[in-house]
Amino acid sequence: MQRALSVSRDRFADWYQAVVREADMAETSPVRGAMVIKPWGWGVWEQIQGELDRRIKATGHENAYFPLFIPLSFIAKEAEHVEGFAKEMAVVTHHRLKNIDGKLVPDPDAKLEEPLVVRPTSETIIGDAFSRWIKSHRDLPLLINQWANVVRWEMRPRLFLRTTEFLWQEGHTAHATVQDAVEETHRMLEVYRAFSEDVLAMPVIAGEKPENERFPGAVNTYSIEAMMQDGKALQAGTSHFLGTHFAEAQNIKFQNDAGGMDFCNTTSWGVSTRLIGGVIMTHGDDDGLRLPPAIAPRQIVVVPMLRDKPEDAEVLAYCEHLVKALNGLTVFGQPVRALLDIKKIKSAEKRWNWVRKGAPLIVEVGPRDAAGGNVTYMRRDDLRDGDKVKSIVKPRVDFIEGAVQLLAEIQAGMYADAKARLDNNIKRDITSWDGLTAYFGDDEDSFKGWVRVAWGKPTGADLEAIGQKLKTLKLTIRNAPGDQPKEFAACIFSGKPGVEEVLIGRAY
RNA sequence: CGGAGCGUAGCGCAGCCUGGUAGCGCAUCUGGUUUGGGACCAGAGGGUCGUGUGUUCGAAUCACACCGCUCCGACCA
Repeated sequence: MQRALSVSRDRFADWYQAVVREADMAETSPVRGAMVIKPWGWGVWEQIQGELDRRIKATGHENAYFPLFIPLSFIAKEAEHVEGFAKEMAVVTHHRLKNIDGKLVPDPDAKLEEPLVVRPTSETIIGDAFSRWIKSHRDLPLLINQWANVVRWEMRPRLFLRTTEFLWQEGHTAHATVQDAVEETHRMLEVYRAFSEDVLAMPVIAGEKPENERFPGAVNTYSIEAMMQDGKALQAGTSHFLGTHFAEAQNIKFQNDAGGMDFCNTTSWGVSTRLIGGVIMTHGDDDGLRLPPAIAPRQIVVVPMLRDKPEDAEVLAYCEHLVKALNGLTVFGQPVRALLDIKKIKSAEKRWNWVRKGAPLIVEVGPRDAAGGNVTYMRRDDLRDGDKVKSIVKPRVDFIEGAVQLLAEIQAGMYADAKARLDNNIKRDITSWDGLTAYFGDDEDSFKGWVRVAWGKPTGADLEAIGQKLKTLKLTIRNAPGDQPKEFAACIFSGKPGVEEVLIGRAY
């Protein structure tokens, strides 16, 4: 069968790269690990930003912006934080270049007194501002978000999933009490869960990270974990309760209502352009990308069948009327995004380009449709019947009237499919280390999904040892899901009584 | 940074073993024929064969070094 993509999902890594390229999302750049995000990929990010920003503001947060450069001494203030990020930091040491023997080099006379790091995350520079902004318990809670780029010098970049520079939002909040801060941490985890499921149609499991997977400097880290089509886990968002670690390191204090001085409890939380990688690996198929309508930059693309003949004008006028009517509709609380594609390329090619890009509805209109008052359309979520592409003919009025419903139906269907995959591939009947080894050890490459097992929640060196053991199977503990049962089986690592259930799987 | 593989036209690849001066498919451009759908015919454009050094009368092909990419480790949103 002829597919729109030359690689299929059985070569998942190659397939992923093919989708990113063929859907015209992004490309590599001359700077290793840094990507160029092309208009279609950027359009998806804009939709993600727009909707998530509304939700962040709806929970009481305000946007602000902090510097890209952070004084080295700031990073050094929180011990665990330094250790966690030291190995992947870009450092600015000079502020001028000089031509020496025909070569442009950093001017030795322009060395900075104190080196600046390019932010890998902004706890420290924002904490510094917080220490000046907060005086009284009346200033709390302080709820700030920033949309920014950050840099982490990664060894093995992968477009969208792990790039040296990436885009994200990072929320930073300060609270008077532990309880307030913990509630905030959970509130934002829930915002991420709902956003991922409702908007990205990407089901996730929200839960707490084990101690060894915590954010450097956090008291607790929570994550949402999504299952990709190869069964691997993608950490799609994190929310951290930081306790008073950063407040103590940076002197973020307030005067309480009894007149005494207390340290703030702080939180931070973020999601990044990695979400786009998650959408690709959750919804893509062998014809390319499939975008959930809620984030598709173009939800309905109208392709006129033009033939360089006089009747083209009628077809175009008919299409313009159609697109105008569609753009006047509202779906998911936003105006419908419909496009009339009048590029001067062959219609058949337009169709396949939009298939690869994952536009949810592709409408083709020829002279006969125009004359009969019809449209012919394809659903990207249900593209083929065997080898044949499914084309549906409908009166134009009916299509316009049903368009919002149809987009909602596509969104819901994509979620349901992904949800079924997640639910059906969490294995719950493994009760021992041997069972785990047998399940994951037999074939490295096949689809495994995750397992959910009971454990004794060890800490310190015991946990470290388990981590090492799991590593031999390329496994990690993803999180301890929020919905825990009342009773637990024995710990699969120690055989002692279990106290918690955790998800284990391979991860990106 | 360690292990493996690969760098030949925009993309996918052949040619390399056995050195003789570069080819295929798709894409692109032009002309024509088509037209309810990924069309056909004819022609055309496009390549420092990753970079450098060496061997040789002659290197995409052999040798060495370097660079880059992909996968597997270490690191990670």
